[in-house]
Amino acid sequence: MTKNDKITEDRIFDAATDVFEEQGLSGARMQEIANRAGINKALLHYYYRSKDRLFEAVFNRLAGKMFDRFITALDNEMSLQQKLEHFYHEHITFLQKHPKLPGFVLHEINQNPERLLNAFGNEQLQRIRDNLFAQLDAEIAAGHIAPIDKPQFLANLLALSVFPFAARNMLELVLQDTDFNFDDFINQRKTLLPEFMMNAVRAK
Amino acid sequence: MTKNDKITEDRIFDAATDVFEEQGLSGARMQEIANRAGINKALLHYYYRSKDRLFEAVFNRLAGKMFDRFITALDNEMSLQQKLEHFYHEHITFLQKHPKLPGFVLHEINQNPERLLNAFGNEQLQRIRDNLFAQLDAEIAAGHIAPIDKPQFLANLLALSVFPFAARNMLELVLQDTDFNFDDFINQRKTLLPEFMMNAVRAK
DNA sequence: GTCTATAGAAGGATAGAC
DNA sequence: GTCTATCCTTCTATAGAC
Repeated sequence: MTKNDKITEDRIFDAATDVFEEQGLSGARMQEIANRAGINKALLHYYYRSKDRLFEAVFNRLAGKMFDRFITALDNEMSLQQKLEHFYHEHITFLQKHPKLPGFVLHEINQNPERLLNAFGNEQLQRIRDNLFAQLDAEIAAGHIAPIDKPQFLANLLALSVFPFAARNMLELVLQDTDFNFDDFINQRKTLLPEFMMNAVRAK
Repeated sequence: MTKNDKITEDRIFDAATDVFEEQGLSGARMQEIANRAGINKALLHYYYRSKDRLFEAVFNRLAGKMFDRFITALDNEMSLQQKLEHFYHEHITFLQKHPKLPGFVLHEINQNPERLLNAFGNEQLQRIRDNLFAQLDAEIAAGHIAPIDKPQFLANLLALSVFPFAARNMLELVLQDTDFNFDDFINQRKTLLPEFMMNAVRAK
């Protein structure tokens, strides 16, 4: 593979990433991907054979990236409070760089749940889950937090960071004519959410 | 309009609702809508002229329904605690009957934010928002809850109820091999979430 | 109002020259 | 490796019979 190969293949991949993220699989057009990559349609097929294969490559990359971030942000030996601070800071900073990712991944998973299984091995994912759950058990046993259903905790944890990105347009509509500013709003959440979660679950 | 007209038009509308909710605008096929309605493609155009118009009718109906529910569940004179209990019970019960609605509406709004403006007048929406915000101000002034940014409160309120429906497949993957059951999980949230929110914001 | 048949456009994919 | 030209399928939309 020559250097030029690599460049073109990357340009295609990057353009496809943008288009698929914006429009989804069924909404994306090969012509638009070619245009944005600055090449023609035939080359897309030369490198990726079909729209489905190109999509698969992009999806696996993006979904993998997102889950890797969950993992590195959660997999450490901090106390729950520290872990929440670390998680929300890392995770929200990541989503700020990829604001369309949540909506994209959620939509495509709903279209075809099997895709997730191909995107990455789930041993890793389950290890993280078990880690977090063990920590919750320990903190409950130590009396730091109130007994709480662990899946509920996990769902709330993710909902609070992910949802605003997927629902940005809705929020902006509801809050129009106020001084709402999405970027400021998101930055605030990096510190507000750890506090919010801790208050919600702290033992009384 | 004869009785038969109405029946056919409704069958089309219902079939279109199902297909669009599942596959989105770009993923839906007129042929599949016709099949599910038990009529042929030509009739779709006879009644709705084009795919876009049919979609618009369906979207406006669904989005309107969802927002109406927000509104009736929030627009009342209860205390904050009661309001949260009422809201989550009503809203989650509604979403249980329309589990694909959140993913659908979020996706289509991201594709075309203008759609929201046509779906309903926003005076109503803003009235509710202002109501809720006024109540939050009052509860803060009365010392019942800690000072909190109102848009943050609203975002958290919605995130906690809506997100699990949009992310069901993801949750089920992460929690596979546990005794996770989505329906039970959702039912629990009707009572867990009011408590969770109140703990999170209660004055200390 | 409903159907069959088909037009016409759009989009994914390939052939073949360079 | 990259392009132009074109094929072929899919899909929306319409014409016209009943």
